[in-house]
Amino acid sequence: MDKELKKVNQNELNPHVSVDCVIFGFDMEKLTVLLIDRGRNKSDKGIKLALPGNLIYNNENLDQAANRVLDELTGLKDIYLEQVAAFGNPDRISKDSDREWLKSIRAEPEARVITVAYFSLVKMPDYLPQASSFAKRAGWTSVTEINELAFDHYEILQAAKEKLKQKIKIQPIGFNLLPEKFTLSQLHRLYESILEKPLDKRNFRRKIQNLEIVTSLKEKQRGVPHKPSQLFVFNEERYRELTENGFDNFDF
Amino acid sequence: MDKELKKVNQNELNPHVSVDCVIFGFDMEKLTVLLIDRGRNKSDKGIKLALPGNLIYNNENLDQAANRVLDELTGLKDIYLEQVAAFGNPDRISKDSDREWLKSIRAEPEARVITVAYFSLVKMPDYLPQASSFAKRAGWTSVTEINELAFDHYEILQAAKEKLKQKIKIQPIGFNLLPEKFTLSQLHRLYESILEKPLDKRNFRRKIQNLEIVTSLKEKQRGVPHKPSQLFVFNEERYRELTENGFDNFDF
DNA sequence: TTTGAAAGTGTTAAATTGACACGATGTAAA
DNA sequence: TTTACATCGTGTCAATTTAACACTTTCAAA
Repeated sequence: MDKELKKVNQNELNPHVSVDCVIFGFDMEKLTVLLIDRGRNKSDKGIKLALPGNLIYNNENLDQAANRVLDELTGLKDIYLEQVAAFGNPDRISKDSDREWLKSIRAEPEARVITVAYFSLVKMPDYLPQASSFAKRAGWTSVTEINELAFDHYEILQAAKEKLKQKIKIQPIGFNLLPEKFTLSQLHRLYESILEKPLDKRNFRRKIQNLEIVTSLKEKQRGVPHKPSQLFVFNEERYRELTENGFDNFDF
Repeated sequence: MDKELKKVNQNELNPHVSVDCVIFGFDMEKLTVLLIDRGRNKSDKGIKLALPGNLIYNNENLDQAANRVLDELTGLKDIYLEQVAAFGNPDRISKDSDREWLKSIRAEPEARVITVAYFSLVKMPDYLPQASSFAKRAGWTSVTEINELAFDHYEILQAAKEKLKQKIKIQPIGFNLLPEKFTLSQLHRLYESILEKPLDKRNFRRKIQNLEIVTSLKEKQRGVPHKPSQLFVFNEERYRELTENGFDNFDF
């Protein structure tokens, strides 16, 4: 291959590899995920919701690509993304509606594409999704309400959920989903949403407090029509301490 | 793209995506990994050892590709492979010796390649590696002796080791590395090799036996110059029972 | 003032963990 | 045949962790 040609290629889209992002949020009730709406086609059929994702460039690595694509499609910048897995069934673009849609946005719509999935956790209220590029809309959907998605995105979402379940047992990453100040009930509900099983309230609170990973404020919840709860902040220092000494046991 | 052309492409190598396999073994002393030797180039320089891996075909999925490539390069057939992660730094083929080598075996040696890594565990003595294709030799190397490998394979190996560490705490997959009949000391050494830390002998044995995941035979070790130890077999039924009821706690 | 709704709190029995040392049993060498 | 060597196999106890379980408190709104 010619060297000049090669240099040009470096800044070109790679039509064979894409990244998809599973961005989780928490609305204080349940786990949500950020989806884009591809809008209506002529046909007005097929699934319209998809994970934000797109092809990579030849001169960026996978992590960079995931961040760029997420920014381009939703406006989310510089968030921590962790890889879930690669997906590459030859028939992952087999649905008619998906092929139609690809024709409208890709130079090589029939190419076989491998996609690398990423996941992340963000504070929902910090961020109101801004659709752009081919995303007609971008918004949060409750994870439990999702039955199908474009391409193999439903499968990817399930894999990301599993990864999150595992990860939250090892590291207290859940705090990324909550506001600065939060209550232990909110944290409790968050863990139940992620693990998809009930956790005993008293045992949960005891465990969290023994870990000393939260610091209680003098402040209380206001304006709630019931006993207001204590507010807490996440203790980052303690978190570093725990992770450096290798802690295996944030298990519920 | 023309439909005829497309069908032809389906059976062609995809020059942009490869798979690499990290196959672990255990020689009763330490953890080993299966590497291929690329043999000597004209230059006779550079690193010669690499993980078995190669490009995928357009009509196979990633898991199939990993199995095929492993078979082609080493003769290992139909073993369970689990994905580790995708690796795709644009400069992962930056070493001169690697580029030279690729020129000799690939149609598009300068193409940017994303690789998907897999890992597996096999019983070493069941299998004497058979080199073939571009692998001049294939053989087992002790994991601790490896300092560098071709491409980004050293990084991939580290990631696979981490995955194995995590996984063995959740599932008793270690049994795949041992012969049918084994001693608790061997199992003990295996766990220490994988976790890279000493485990108290009595506590280890207690934990394993409480799980009832091994069944003791009437048989003993023979011909060893010391007290012969009891032989055990892995209890598959009990394993299924444990995994179905979801067990989180094979923790050491 | 009453009502509704979620917050917050403690005990106990059972299971699990971690720390720790020595006698038993086989082979091989003297 | 005795001895030396190497590894096997075993038990207890204190400390910690877990699971199960129900009632009172506090605020806002009616």
